[in-house]
Order: sequence, then C-alpha cells, then structure tokens
Amino acid sequence: MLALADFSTRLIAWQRVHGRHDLPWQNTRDPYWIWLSEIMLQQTQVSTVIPYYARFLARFPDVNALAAAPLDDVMALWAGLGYYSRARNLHRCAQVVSEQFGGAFPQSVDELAELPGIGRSTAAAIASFAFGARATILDGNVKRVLARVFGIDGFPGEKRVENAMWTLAESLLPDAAHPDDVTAYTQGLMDLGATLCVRGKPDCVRCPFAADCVANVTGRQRELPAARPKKTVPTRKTWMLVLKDGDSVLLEKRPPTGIWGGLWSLPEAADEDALAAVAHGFGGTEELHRLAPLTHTFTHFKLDIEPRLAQARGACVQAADGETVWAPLSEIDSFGLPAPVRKLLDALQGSLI
DNA sequence: TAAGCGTGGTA
DNA sequence: TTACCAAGCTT
Repeated sequence: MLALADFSTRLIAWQRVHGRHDLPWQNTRDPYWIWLSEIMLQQTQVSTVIPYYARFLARFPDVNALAAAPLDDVMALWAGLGYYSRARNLHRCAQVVSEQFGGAFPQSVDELAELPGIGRSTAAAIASFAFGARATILDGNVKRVLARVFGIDGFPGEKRVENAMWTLAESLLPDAAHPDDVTAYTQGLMDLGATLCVRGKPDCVRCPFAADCVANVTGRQRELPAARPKKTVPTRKTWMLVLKDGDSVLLEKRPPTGIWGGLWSLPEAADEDALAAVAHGFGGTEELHRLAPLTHTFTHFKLDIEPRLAQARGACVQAADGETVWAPLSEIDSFGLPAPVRKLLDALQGSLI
C-alpha cells in the first residue's frame, strides 16, 4: 500500500531525473510567461502550443504590451489554436493585471482564480510554478494518474468524482516544501501523465508507482479512468459566401460569444437561396459558383460547409455596422480566421480563381 | 449542473 | 474511418 506521504517524495525524485526540463515555459519564474503557457495549454497539447507561444512572446513581451494591444491583434495570433474565449479572457486578464495590479500578477491561488480565464487548476499551476505556492493542480493528466494509481472508478468529468479527486490531490501535496520541490512536484504530475501514464498504452514498466498502482496491479489500465459517456454528435449545415472583388474577399466579424467568437469569417446563410440574397446585398452577383464542400468536426457537433463563390463587380458595399471588411488575399494572414475558413481561402488563392 | 466551446493527433 | 480527447473555464 502506497502511503500518501510517499507519493510526493517519489514523484519529485522521478521528475528530477526523468521529467521534462526544456519546454519553452520552464526554467523561469516569470508569471507572465507561465500564465501565457498555462492558458494556451488548456485542453491543448504541447506540440500544438509551442509555435503559438513563441509568436505571442515575440509580439507581446510582457503583460502591459498584451494589455495595450487591440483585441483583434490578439485574436489574429490565436487563430487556429481553438477555444477562442481563452483569447478574449487572456486579453481581459492582461488588462486587469496591468491596470488594477500595476502589471504584477497576484500571488495567491484565490486571487489568481478571480482573474478571467483562470480557474482552480490553472491558478494552482501558476501559483506553484511562479511563486512556489503549495497548491495542487487537477488537469486531465492528474485525473488519469490518480484514477489509476488509487483505483478511482467513475467518469472524472462527473462532479462527484472530480470533487473526490480534488480532495485526494490536496492530501498528496508535499508539506512545507521548498519552492523548487513544489515546481518539481507539479511538473511531475503533468510529466507522468503526459509521458508514461498515457491514455492508450501506459509505460508501466518505467513508472515509479508500478508496484503500488491499482490499475497496473489489477491490469485495469484500459478501464481507468472511466471513459466519457458516449453521445451522438449532431450535424449542422451552413452555406458560406466567398464574395470577391478583384483580389479581395469580404469578411464579416463574428459576434463575441458562441462558436468562433470574435474571429473574422465568411458571410453565412442557412440555404443557397438565402446566400444568394446575402451576396446581392453586398453588391455581388446572385449567380453562385459551387466550390468543394468541406466538413469540420467540433467536440460537440459536426459542421458541413457548402462554400459558394460570387463576384462583387466593384460595388464594394460597406455594411453600416463596420463589422465587415474587404481583405486582400495577400494579407489574409493578418486576420484571425476559423481553421476551415483559412483552409478554404488558402485553397482558393492556390487555384488562382 | 451540465452544456458550450476548437483543433489536430492518435489508434 | 471513426472515436476519443488533450496542461479546463464559463455560464
């Protein structure tokens, strides 16, 4: 039986030897660097984040620079990373820290968790990495490790199971630790889950808890943690308008909330006739040229996109609300576009239509 | 409380 | 090809 006090000791020792030490956001206690990485890493894998992280730090070297930037610039840099409320909250958080905290992040978990986009786990990650605070994270990695090592049944997304895991995680923290121990501990939780205790084929042979792990000892690695209950994902369909005027295409800013909130996208309609009317409204021909359809899969639904091309004949009608823009295809990279829209427009530019 | 919210990697 | 989901938060 694994004594609770042994858990952190063994994990810290393992992390120092076998953990990750050269990720771009490691080897610093700069809360801005750490905060930015933690927000980007929410529900997003390390390899996906790395290039975005580098671009953000290059453009916004500190929290005040980020706070002073137009939201549109932040969205453009975030485009492709997904979960765009993170980018809007990131910008709001930077402004709060810059204006209300004099540019210095608060150091306590409770204060951090008050900030936009920072929940309980992210607050603990920032507090432990930046300030050496004794606080536990509880992300997907930790849930998987705890479910297996301690044999916790039930879907971790369920409130009752998650609450039990928070309590357990708190009880496993190293006591009165040196800041470097806290860093190694928090990083160790993530590293163990990300490199050994992976979902598909865990490398139990190399695991420091192999002899004590309930899942390993009982051969239940595949059953723990319990899988998310299955749900059928609905399919939606939309028509998108590629309205061209010379080398420019009409973009419309999406509302700040909902899917792709705050990004620039193509005008949409619920069917082809409605799209023709939209094209006409913007000064385009009502004759629509069919483009190759594409399918985009979200976590909670599937979207079938029917793109249609129309010409604007130099009319260049500007919408009254100022939420539309004619974007030259050569400058399309400077707009924050949803991934499938970027794909569509890239293909269009390649085809020289 | 549970649903809404992206994208790309993996098996 | 389909299923699953990753350093979760917000409403």
